[in-house]
Amino acid sequence: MNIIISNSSSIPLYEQITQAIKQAIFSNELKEEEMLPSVRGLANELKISFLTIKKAYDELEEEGFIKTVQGKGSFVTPKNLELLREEKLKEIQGYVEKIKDIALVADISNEDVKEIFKIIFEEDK
Amino acid sequence: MNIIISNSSSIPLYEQITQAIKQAIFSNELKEEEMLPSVRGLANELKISFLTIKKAYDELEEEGFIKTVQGKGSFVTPKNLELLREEKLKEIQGYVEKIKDIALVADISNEDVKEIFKIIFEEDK
DNA sequence: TAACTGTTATGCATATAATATAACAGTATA
DNA sequence: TATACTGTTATATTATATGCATAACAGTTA
Repeated sequence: MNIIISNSSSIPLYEQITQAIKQAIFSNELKEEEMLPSVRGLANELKISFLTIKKAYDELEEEGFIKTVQGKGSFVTPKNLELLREEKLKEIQGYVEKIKDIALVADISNEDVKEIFKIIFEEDK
Repeated sequence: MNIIISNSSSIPLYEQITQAIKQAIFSNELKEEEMLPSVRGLANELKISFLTIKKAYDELEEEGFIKTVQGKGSFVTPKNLELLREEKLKEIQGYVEKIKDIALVADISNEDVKEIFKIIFEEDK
């Protein structure tokens, strides 16, 4: 596990950790059923509180990426391609929402936004 | 001025207010040189603290949207709306390119992206 | 049993957000 | 000039989110 976190980032530490671990799962650096670093182990490695690691792991479990068993550890959920896809769809959704906000505030019409989509998605066809 | 704010939103009240006022400026509901509601007036109307309104106005002034004069009030800065619009269009373009990259990696079809776009842009019609 | 796992509870520190209250300062006008 | 509007500033309080430290507890495995 190679996780880099930044204390000065506006993104909370536990969010940075969940993101890094998701990425490791996507890239198969963390394989199916593989055990994640222990909460205390990773906390020591990153020199932060284990409670912050726990919070990150709780979030990952909530979202179905890992499964935690008391006394044993946390393990990557058998890979669910649909789950990964959903994650990416949510990411895209976030960006579309940002676009919507910008368009709303700047009084840019849906037609104009649609036009930008069309140009970018078809430019290398 | 017709501003709707939500106390349960994760977006801070003062941000909701700056956004609403920017929108009013872009849509020309608030015209150049026009006076904004007084901090106390708007605070009473929205039933929140005038300090929250002040914070929003300070932010708007920082970004150049309005100009505040003690004793007189806050006024919409004369500006080049077309220039601002162009900036916002570029911002949107950047996000669309990010979306394209994600969709490519996650094997998400253009149709699916179009569907997300449709849902988000039409959800409150 | 020992040495790992994770869990829970408490308290502390800090930052942001939002509020209430009060006093102060500039502007316009009756 | 008095007053009623504008905005400004200072202080204190409350709530929430984030992150940490410590300690005790509980399950698993060798």
